[in-house]
Amino acid sequence: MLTLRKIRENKENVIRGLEKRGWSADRLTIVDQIIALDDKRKETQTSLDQHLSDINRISKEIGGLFKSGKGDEANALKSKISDIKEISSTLESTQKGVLAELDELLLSVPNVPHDTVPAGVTEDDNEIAEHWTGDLPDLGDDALPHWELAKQYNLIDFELGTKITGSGFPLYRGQGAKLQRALISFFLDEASEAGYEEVMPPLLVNADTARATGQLPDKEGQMYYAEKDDLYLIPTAEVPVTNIYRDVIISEDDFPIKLTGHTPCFRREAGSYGSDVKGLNRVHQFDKVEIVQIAHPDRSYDVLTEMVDHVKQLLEKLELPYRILRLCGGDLGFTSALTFDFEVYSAAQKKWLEVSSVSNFETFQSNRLKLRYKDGNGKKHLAHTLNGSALALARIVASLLENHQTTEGIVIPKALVPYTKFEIIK
RNA sequence: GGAGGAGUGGCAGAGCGGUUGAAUGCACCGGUCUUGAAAACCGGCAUACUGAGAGGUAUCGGGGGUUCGAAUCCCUCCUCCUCCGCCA
Repeated sequence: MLTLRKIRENKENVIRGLEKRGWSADRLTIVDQIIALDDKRKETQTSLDQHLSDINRISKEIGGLFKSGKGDEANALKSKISDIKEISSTLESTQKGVLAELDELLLSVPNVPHDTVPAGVTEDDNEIAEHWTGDLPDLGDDALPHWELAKQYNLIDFELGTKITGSGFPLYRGQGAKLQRALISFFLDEASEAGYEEVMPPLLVNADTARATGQLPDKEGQMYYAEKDDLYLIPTAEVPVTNIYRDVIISEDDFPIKLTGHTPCFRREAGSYGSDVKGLNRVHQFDKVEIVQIAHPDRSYDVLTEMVDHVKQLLEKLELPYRILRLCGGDLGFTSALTFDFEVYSAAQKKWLEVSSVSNFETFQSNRLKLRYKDGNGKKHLAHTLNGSALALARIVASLLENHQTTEGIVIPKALVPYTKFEIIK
């Protein structure tokens, strides 16, 4: 959520940003609506405060009068107060309405894109920031897509997953299950080595938590919901991990805060069908290692680069061809100011699969989180939050199986062998 | 799941209807003293909104209520502790 201060003080900048996201002039009037509503909020509050102040003052007088035995005078003041109370309670309910409306408008405004975000509408307008320099692997026509390989080597049983739960819940078995475990350990170790503290958060979160990172109310339909307990299954570790710092004021020397965690991720993906959801391309449950940083505003873009480099290095160790996209305004997530997507090439499908998304949210999340830091003068400011997948398993597995298939079997990348403890899947 | 107890500032802990945003201690920051440090002493030390400022308003787990007035009384939800039950 943008701060009112940002909207008021950098109105033109906000508008330019929203235009980059493809907002029409019509829609942009929301900015002025917000400012007008905020004016009303201030005005109402000032008036309300004045009346409350009167009530407080008179109440104290009444207290004094009762003490000194002047009950009659006190009772006279009581009737005077009831008029003021009537006005103040009207103002109060007006203010409640204003605040609710203001909140609703603010929640509907996405983050302002960074200057380097290209204009554009769809994913076709994303800018390729970096591209695999070698040739893309050409496996010939005999190459099998990962779901065939999974079946051939008995790594993943999609039908069993469907039987037990439903479609999109694959069951990994044998070397497939071990490969999952190996990847998770590998990613976590790499993150630890890069200075991230490992955490294992809860997989169900409450509404306050989901709201703070922006899943509610925006992406309500994306999450599984346990109604009886009013809890949501996490769509990403970002949600519980970032919320560690909800309502926290840190000191400036605490920067940088680096956290990593592995969790299963649950996504309803309602309305997705077709070849996009074939095999592991899009599933309802997958494992992911997430990296999260809380950074000083002056440093957050350096941190973003650092995180991008971290992910890059993982893909190189896994020997997977990848490219990095700088998302355009139209494709940028609601809460993000700048996002780099990583895609790996899945050589049998001849498709690029998104396996990571690394973003700087600037203060968009921290505003809702109320995550602040104290500077040297004891002044409080919102911190910047960033996160990235490092990495998302299901699609990595898909790409890994496809790219590394040989007539002998599927060759495990060298970096991963210490974790799988086998060099080839036969 | 059942019965009982409790939730106050960074921490500990008073207050249980009337200048209490909240005693006191510890921690922390600044100062005096000291060659330096410690001790001692003096001062400061929650968050948010609002105002040029003085100040005003709100917040004592969350929400609602009673009252002229609530940290203090009532209702409700949440969390923690103790006992019982269940259990990886």
